[in-house]
Amino acid sequence: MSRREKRKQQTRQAILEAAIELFSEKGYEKTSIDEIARAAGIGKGTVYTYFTTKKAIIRGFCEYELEQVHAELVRRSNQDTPILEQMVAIYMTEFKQVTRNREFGRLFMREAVFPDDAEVAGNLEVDDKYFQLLFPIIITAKNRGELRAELEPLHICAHFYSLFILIIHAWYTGRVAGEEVEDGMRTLFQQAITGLQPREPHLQPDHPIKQS
Amino acid sequence: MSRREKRKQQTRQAILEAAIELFSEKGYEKTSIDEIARAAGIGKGTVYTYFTTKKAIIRGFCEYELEQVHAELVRRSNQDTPILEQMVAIYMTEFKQVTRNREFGRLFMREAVFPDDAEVAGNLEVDDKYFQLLFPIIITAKNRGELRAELEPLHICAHFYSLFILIIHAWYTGRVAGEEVEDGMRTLFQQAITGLQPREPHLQPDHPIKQS
DNA sequence: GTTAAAAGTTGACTGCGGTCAACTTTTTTT
DNA sequence: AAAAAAAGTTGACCGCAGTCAACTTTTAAC
Repeated sequence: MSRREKRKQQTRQAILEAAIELFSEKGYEKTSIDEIARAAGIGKGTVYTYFTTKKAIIRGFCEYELEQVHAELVRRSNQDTPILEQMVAIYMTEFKQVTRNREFGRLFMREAVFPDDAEVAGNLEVDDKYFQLLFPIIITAKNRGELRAELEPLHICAHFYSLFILIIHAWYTGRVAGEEVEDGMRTLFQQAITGLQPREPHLQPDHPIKQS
Repeated sequence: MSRREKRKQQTRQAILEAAIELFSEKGYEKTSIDEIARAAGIGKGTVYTYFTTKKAIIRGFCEYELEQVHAELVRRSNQDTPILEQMVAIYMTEFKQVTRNREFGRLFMREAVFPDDAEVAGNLEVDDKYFQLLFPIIITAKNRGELRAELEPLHICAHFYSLFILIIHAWYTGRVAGEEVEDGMRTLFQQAITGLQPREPHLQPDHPIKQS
């Protein structure tokens, strides 16, 4: 990395640190870009060469933190435990990270789940890193016979991810308290694995009874 | 309704109509509150006696439209069709409504799924209307033996809702095109009903094998 | 070493969301 | 019907996100 680029990285980091400090202290809305710039020792305009919008600062921070968490998860993962437990472990870690700061988490999740068209590209990148983390786990579980062989790994990922989003939703709306999240998540994941239908289904799932 | 309240309803409606017109024409961000006020024939400050924030205008509009859609769904629902088809019908209607305008839908879903603390109350109300719509369907399906009797109706609702959110996410990120949404939704819903696990599970779901 | 070009920085400026004290209209009281 | 109280309206004003033309620093060319 050239001398120039090194300095740029430093400035970027300084902005991020100043921003997180101020956001945590006064909240996101009440912190102005100008304050962040001052705290980082630069002019206001310069902030915009590193982050396109105020929201992008939060995104930059959350993405960095999540990368750390992912690395940690990969290091600690034990692919021999049942898929349910692995998924709960992964998504509970993620949940704790995302909700460490209520406001950041909300802003980050809003962008992550329903991104602006301009930010879709960066979003897909983050998603892909996820798949790299989850796919091997799913393949292994399939081989162990824990998951149906004919299902797309992508669809299985999607299923767990969607329930994760739901739990976060439930937490933000106060439907589940922080302590109840893990149990709730386990219940939903278990439900997804076992299926909503009885084990001896009344109807053949792929050939629903037609109205006569 | 008193004369006064009637006028208030009219003003509210005028703001909503002016706003939707302008938002659709120029986009949400590029439309100012002042413009909306002018178009509605009132002063800027008055807008704020009807809607607390700019976002709340979108919310007011979407909630109204969704209520219409719900009423229609209740009227047309046929509880004898399989649960899969009923859920696909309901959530496809909802999907079409929400994504009729890309920008409105995004703003509405962001608030609906990850609401500001100040708006959680209004949010729960909307949710509850949903449950009133879905619960009877689920109970009937349970009685028919299509859904496991021991599962909470709330959890079943939650499950479908979460997959609905996921589909919207996939649409916003361009992972599924508009025409593919219905198939994708059906696949995911079917997957949820049948379960991710093979029909003859290798492991007992409730008693995972311990590491030796 | 000089100069030209490219890259990076900056704060004055613009436009808008949201507030609020002054003002107008409607309702209630006597 | 007059006066007082309550409800509703308003636009000037404030603070901040984001822009941009002028300026400074770094790199490349000779």
